[in-house]
Amino acid sequence: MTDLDALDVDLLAALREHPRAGALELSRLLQVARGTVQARVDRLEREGVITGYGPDVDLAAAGFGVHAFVTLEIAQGALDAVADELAAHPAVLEAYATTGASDVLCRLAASSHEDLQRTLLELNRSGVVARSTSVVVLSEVVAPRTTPLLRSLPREAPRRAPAYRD
Amino acid sequence: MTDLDALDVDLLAALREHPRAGALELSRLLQVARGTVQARVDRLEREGVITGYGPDVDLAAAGFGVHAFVTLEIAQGALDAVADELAAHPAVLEAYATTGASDVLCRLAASSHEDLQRTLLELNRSGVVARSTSVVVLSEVVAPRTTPLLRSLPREAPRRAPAYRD
DNA sequence: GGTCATGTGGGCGGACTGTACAGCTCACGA
DNA sequence: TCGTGAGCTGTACAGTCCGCCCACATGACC
Repeated sequence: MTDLDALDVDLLAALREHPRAGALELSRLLQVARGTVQARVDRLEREGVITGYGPDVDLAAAGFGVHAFVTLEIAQGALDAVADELAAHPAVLEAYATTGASDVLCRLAASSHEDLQRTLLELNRSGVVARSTSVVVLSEVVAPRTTPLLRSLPREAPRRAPAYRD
Repeated sequence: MTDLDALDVDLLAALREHPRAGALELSRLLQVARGTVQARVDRLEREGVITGYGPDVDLAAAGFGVHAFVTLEIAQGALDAVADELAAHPAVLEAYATTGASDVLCRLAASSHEDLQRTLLELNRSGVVARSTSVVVLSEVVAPRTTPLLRSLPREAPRRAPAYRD
């Protein structure tokens, strides 16, 4: 676990807002030297804070307008089997083991309600799932984001970056 | 809504796997001309299929190791108020209005269990939330992904791309 | 005081981007 | 059957950026 300083957070935000920007343009935006930007990005990638770079795909625009969240109750100790099952199904966008009455929460996408129903039936038919409940997404209330969270922590100023004044 | 052909899907997958690749390298990977890659990417961005380009941040690596999903029951017609409330809270990563017994499903991140508890209390205290249930994420079963879904549909071959085979 | 890590500013060659243009080929409609 | 237009290819050129150097400055730490 790394702790980020204010420059790191600004760098991540700048990367998100200016996807096409190279190191040189970022250095201009952040008022630091190009080498600093490159070193910071390298460090963030090396330490696993940056895991990739999109592209972020709007599934609705790509023809998958129906989204749903499904909770699964599974047989004791069958988590691995369920993980394989879910990973093998393309409609599963992500899945997490959770506390609570259910064991797994996963998010599905489909091109239509019929398509979604088909997916749900396939998952239920697989045997490892004891019970499932599903809710369909009606609208996006808060779009996916991380910057506000990263900014919410009090950040120390960069240890050394004379040219960087926020 | 756009329908993507096989080249579009391969292009999106290549972009994800080779984040640093420019148009020229992508054109080599996909065995098409550079101009084609540029034209396709432009089209995908213009039509809203590509909405952005990361960086994808591993929140656990950034100090926010605790994730939770929360379902909210809200007062009749208070969705806008809840949306504002949620948007104002940095710990809210995303939120969706859903069918089912609850009205809103949202995903939270926090630096610790105490931090999470504090967030939950703040959301409950706000008044617009009638009831809430929360589950904590224990582990990632399927990592976020979209490529399998995009590949799952039978895609027509690109209408014209003589150099593009497979 | 010395050392280390980090940031700054600069320079260099090679590589890439943006843009333009001509030619090819297929789909479509007159 | 024959244009026409859209899409892809290949090429070219100028401008820009990247990766990699270097010397030097500045705090933190020993």
